[in-house]
Amino acid sequence: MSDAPVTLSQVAREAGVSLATASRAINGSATRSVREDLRARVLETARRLDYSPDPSAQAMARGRTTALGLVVHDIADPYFSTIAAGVARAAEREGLIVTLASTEHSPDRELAFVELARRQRSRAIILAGSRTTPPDAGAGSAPAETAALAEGRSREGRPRALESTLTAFQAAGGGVAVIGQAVGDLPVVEIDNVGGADSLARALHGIGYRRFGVLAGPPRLRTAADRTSGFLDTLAELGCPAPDRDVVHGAFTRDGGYEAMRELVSRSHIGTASGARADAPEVVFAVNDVMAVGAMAAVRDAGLSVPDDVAVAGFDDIHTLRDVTPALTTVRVPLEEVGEIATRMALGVELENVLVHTEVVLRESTRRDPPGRHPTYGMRATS
Amino acid sequence: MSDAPVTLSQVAREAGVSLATASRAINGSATRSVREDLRARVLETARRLDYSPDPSAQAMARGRTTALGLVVHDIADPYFSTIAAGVARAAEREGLIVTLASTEHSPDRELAFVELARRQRSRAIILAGSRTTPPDAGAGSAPAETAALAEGRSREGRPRALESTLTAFQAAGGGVAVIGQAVGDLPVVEIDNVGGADSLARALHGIGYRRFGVLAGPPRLRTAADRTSGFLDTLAELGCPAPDRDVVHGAFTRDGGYEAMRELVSRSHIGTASGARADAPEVVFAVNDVMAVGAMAAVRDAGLSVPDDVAVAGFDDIHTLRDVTPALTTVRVPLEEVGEIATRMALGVELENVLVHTEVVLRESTRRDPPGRHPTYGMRATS
DNA sequence: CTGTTAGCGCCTTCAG
DNA sequence: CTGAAGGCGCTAACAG
Repeated sequence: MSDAPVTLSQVAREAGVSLATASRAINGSATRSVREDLRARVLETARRLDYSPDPSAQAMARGRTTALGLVVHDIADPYFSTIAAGVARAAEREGLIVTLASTEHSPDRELAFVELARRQRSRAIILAGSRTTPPDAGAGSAPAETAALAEGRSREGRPRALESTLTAFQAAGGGVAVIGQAVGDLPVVEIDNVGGADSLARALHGIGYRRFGVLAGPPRLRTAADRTSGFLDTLAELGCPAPDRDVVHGAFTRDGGYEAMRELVSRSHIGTASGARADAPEVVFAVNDVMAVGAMAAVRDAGLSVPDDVAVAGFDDIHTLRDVTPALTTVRVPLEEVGEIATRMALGVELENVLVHTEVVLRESTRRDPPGRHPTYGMRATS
Repeated sequence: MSDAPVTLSQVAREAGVSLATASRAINGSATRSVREDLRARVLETARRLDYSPDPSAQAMARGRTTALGLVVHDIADPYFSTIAAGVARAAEREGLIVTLASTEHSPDRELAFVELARRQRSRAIILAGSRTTPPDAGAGSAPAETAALAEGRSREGRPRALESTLTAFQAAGGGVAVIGQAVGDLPVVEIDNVGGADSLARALHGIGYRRFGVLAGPPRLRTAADRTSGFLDTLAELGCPAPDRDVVHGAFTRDGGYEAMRELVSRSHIGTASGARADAPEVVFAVNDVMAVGAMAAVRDAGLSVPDDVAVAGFDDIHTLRDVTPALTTVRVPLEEVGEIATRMALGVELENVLVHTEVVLRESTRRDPPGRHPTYGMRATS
């Protein structure tokens, strides 16, 4: 029953042609042309023998694989899995195999995977997931350098190491695309985090909110920082700056949102019947949907209600989180499409950098008017 | 700036040893032993040159890759992405690269990916996602056969084709693990869907529910069918059989849950103030969390409330869906762990088939008592 | 247009 | 214990 895979030379022999001819027949060679009848014969016996080429062998001979590397922070996070779905679809269309790396938020691992992809001569590599700013953006820190050496890693700062590895990969003919925000001059599918947050602030202000809080995520995570600053800047511009007290940082996860909200609730005495402060936030912006869901849980656990005691808004519009109750106001990012675009870009199909626009979606979690029957609430407001 | 990857022979030359010695030094050969000083020298220059082996070349020489194939129905579905996270973690620990295939529910594509993995001599392959029963489990259908041929695919029925391809892969030395339910005699990480559904039925019955409905998913999907029948059988045993009318099928997705619930609501006049039927279901079991969330949205859109008008329960305990409001009663499946186990099993670390137990988690979506303050509600009931 | 011949980078018998 | 040589499956110059 066991059968060693059929090789090209077997096909060639069986078809009565040379190896080269068989190869040319099966995949049109650059300098193509094989007599029609021969080609047909080869193809036929290939099918009959159930032949299919060995990717490793092809990779060796051609000097490049058929693999597309996708590196994400955490594949279990719906943000990334949605992007991955887009990448998988586009990759299949291009006949590429996607190799997945879930770094679990470790920059070291991220770098290692990129190096692996490079070494493996992947056709292209897509980096999803926000960059982080270095802990000390200060002077050429000698201590950090020795630490890096001790770890046996690059002599440069991590971010630069990543960038230069990627650049080297690109120089060697590999395709690259980064998702989120730019890394050096590499091709990027940029997500308009600042613009989306700005629109959200305006939309919320537009429906009457005046006192805002923010669950800002990790301070050094670019995506989180951009969304936060976009929101805060607009708020200031609108004349409703959020006090520092009401901007709390936390992990970019459900639990992070939960904890941050808990902190905010106690800190600002939101809705506490006995001691609600007159200046407590009316609405809280969590910088991603997953955090927002955690935040809503915290509100509920505090015996309060969304949106009556505090409204909550998120960012991303994760499909599967779309209809939590109350339905979450958020900023829609077409994640699956982002994955597809990034793939095409990394493959050189798409040439120019793309800025993906986002769209505010107002739902019940930020409803202002007193609870009641508003079955038609939930229309979109374009940003 | 561009630098062609360093090869082993460069390292060897630089270190002043032969290629063979370098190879043996870097990866302890079977018949090992390299003089200590030489080995050190090789290792040192390898590090200095930033050498790392070319996976394709190794694959060719050794006859097997370092790749682990993971095929799922839809990577954007949290069920699969959670499993994928477990697989990714375990794979990294084993030094394997995971290649991801998202079949978008197409059995053809699934088969194609398995064949690719086999051809590529992947080290192992993990098949996640429920099998479907063939449309016609009847006699050796000639028409189906010609259709298959016309499609250029296997001569056997799809399911059998999959199984035999997998078996062949295994016979050729590849590791295999299937997640969900058994496929032939292949290693399997079986999920106790029937037992979980049974426990859920008992738990709901235990807190007083007597009239049940089921959003059953696609009839031919094994996982859905098992959960449905496990639930229904126990209900019958408990003396509260669910009428056929209250078992509605639909897609295994959020939208499927939404539509199915909408159908059920109108069909059974659940909670319709004017015409609620006395025998309308009090609680509805959606065979997975994603459907359950859709179902809750449908209930809400019908102007009804969960759990007051109808209670809703799901299955899986997707982390990110855990705290929708009201919090979802469900059956917990340790998905990430499942992914890890499957990986170890496919790699031959784990030897015996595993039956993964599930656990009922009662939360607010099936709370019976009148709404009020029950902040401590939500404890687990072990199954 | 087709066949022959080198390798691609690495592992692995075989001698030495 | 180490070095030389062959080959994995396929492609890409070269001849013919």
